[in-house]
Amino acid sequence: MLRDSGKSPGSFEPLHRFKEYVSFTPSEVKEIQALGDKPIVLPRSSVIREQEVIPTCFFILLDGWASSSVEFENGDRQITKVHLPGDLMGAPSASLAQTADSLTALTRVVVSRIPLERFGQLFATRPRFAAAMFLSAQRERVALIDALTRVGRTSSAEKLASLMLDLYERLSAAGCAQELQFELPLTQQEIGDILGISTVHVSRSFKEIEDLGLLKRAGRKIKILDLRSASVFARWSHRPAASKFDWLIDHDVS
Amino acid sequence: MLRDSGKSPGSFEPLHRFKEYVSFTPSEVKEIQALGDKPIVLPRSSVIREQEVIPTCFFILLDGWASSSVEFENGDRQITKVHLPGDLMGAPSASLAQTADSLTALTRVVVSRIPLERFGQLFATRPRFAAAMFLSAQRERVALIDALTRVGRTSSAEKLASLMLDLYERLSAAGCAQELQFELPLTQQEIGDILGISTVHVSRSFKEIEDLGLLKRAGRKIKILDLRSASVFARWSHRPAASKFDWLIDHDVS
DNA sequence: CGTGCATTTGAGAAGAATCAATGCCCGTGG
DNA sequence: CCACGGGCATTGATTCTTCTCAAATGCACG
Repeated sequence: MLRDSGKSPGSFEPLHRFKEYVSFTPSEVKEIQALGDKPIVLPRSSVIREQEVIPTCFFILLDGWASSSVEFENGDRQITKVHLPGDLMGAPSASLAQTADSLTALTRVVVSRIPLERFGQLFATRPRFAAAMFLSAQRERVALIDALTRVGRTSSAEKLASLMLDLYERLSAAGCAQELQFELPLTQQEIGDILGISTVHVSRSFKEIEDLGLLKRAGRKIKILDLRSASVFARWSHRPAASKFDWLIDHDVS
Repeated sequence: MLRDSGKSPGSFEPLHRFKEYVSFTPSEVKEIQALGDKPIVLPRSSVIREQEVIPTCFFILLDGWASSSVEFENGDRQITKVHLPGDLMGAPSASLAQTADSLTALTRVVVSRIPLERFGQLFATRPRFAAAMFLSAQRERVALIDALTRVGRTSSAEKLASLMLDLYERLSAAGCAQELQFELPLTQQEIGDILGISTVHVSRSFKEIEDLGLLKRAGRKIKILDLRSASVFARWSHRPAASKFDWLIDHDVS
């Protein structure tokens, strides 16, 4: 069920996030593809899953962008993750009695629902799948650590530059960006909710890093002009995955 | 090897974090206790494990407080987690080629080293252990989501109140706090590095929430005076764990 | 009874929020 | 085809929060 939605270029592979840590056999790949229900198309701004409800499933984002956010009564919210094509969504709240965050479509999205039971069945019967899910949960913790470090940082311009680099790298990995260019479908309101700053200041910070010659905007297109100095300015670290996981997989199950 | 260090009151159980999601058989408990090496005692400020080194192990914190932090050349740092007794430390970086964060002793600590191989062996041979580790990684993601939401929030006083509530709840769960009181061994510098604010402002924010009647300080002792209004003020949410994980554990491994 | 570290307090500067007005793009309907 | 409206982005002016720098106080420990 989890096939390419047909809209993306050939390089996109909806399961790329699953294969980051473990390479699967063809039959395992087939089982992973069978995890999700029939893909659903939702328009921008749809609530995919609310916060404070009982968790019953995960979602795979097959196309488009989505957000995880924690929302307050007064309308404030913190976006805790921008999900890109291939991402598994909704897993953190599976540990809780009630979901902690809302999943919202930032663009038109194609998502596939994964019932917890089906996930659990694969987790229990396929140790390599369990290992991959454990490692990708740890990788998501690192992503949150970096998000927290970004937001705790003093200057807004740094925060914004760091976000742009993060998105560029993740889009590249998903096959949705190349040559330092990508399309950014976020409003400045949404960017503000990611970085914890006001919309007005997002606009000013964009101008600031543009004036510094770090990147250029043209409509919704972003072009990073100088990756090296942008990384230094944003104090941004690339975080390559470990290359070997012998310690976790392919143990003798005696 | 992972026994009570002898210093804590009888209620403390160094494996309480492992048992949050799955109840283990006595023989499984024995295997989990055998995970760690002989406990080591380290003084305050010791670096337990540096950032930007190759990950080779996890750690269990048996006694004392420790921090995970991301550090920059100029001395700035973001503390991304305060570890309390019972916590498993260092797991996020296991997915990376180089560790993302440093582990530092905030007080005198007792830690036990868990080589990755020994962890992986148990993960592969004990599906219930693998499930517990997957769920606790997801729970840690929620903790980071809450930390990010806290730091992204506008007012410093709110951030501080939220941190105090978080620590109180976690200390209670570890059996290290009761009756709305606990001992806080953090300097205001460290609190500032958790919340992304300056030391001076930590002092002022403490005064502010004290003047509001939310809590009282006496030396390093903190007493929460009004849990209800403190929670409202800090917009803090208790996050109870789900009660059933049938979907993940005890599947037929045919 | 110093000495060093942490905290508190004050004053001024910088950064970001808020409020408000304007401009721009795009789709809709007259 | 053009006028209109809505959503989003930009810019200016002002206010508020927080930072920085500096000094003073308090506190623990030898």
